[in-house]
Amino acid sequence: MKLTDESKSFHYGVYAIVAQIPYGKVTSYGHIAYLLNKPQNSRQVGSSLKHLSGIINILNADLDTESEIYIDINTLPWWRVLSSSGKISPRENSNGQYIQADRLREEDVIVSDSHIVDIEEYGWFPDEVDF
DNA sequence: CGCGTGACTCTAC
DNA sequence: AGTAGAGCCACGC
Repeated sequence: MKLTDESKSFHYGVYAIVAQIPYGKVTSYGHIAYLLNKPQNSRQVGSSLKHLSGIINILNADLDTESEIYIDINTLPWWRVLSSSGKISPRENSNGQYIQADRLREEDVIVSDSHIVDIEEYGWFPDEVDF
C-alpha cells in the first residue's frame, strides 16, 4: 500500500477531527470534509475510515520519524461518523454498521431499528476545529 | 495508466 | 418523504 503525501495529510486530518467528536455526539462525513476545506470530498472521508486499520499504520510509521501526534486505532471514535441524513451507512462487505449502532447505544445515543440517529439532538457540527 | 468501486451528498422530481 | 441521477475522487486492480 502506497500513499501520496497529500492523501496522507487528508487522512491525518480526518482522524484528527474524528478524535475530537465528543462522547455521545455524532457528525457526518460531509462535515468532516467541510472542516478540512474540501467539501467535495465526503466520499473520501468514508474511504479514510473504511481503510482505517491499514492507513493508520502507515501514518504512525511516518510519525516515528517526524514526532507528530500518534493516532490510536483502539480509541479513535469512528462510530460517531454518519451520513448527512443521520443514517449509519450500510457496509458492502461487513457487519460494521451493527457494531457502530452498538457502540453508539453504549454512549446512550438513541439509534432506531433502521439505524437512524436524530441529528438535531446528537449532532456535532462546529464551524471550525483545530487539528 | 485507465477503470470500477464505494463507510457520500445534493438536487430534482 | 422517498428516491433516482449526477458529481465527486482516492484507492486498488
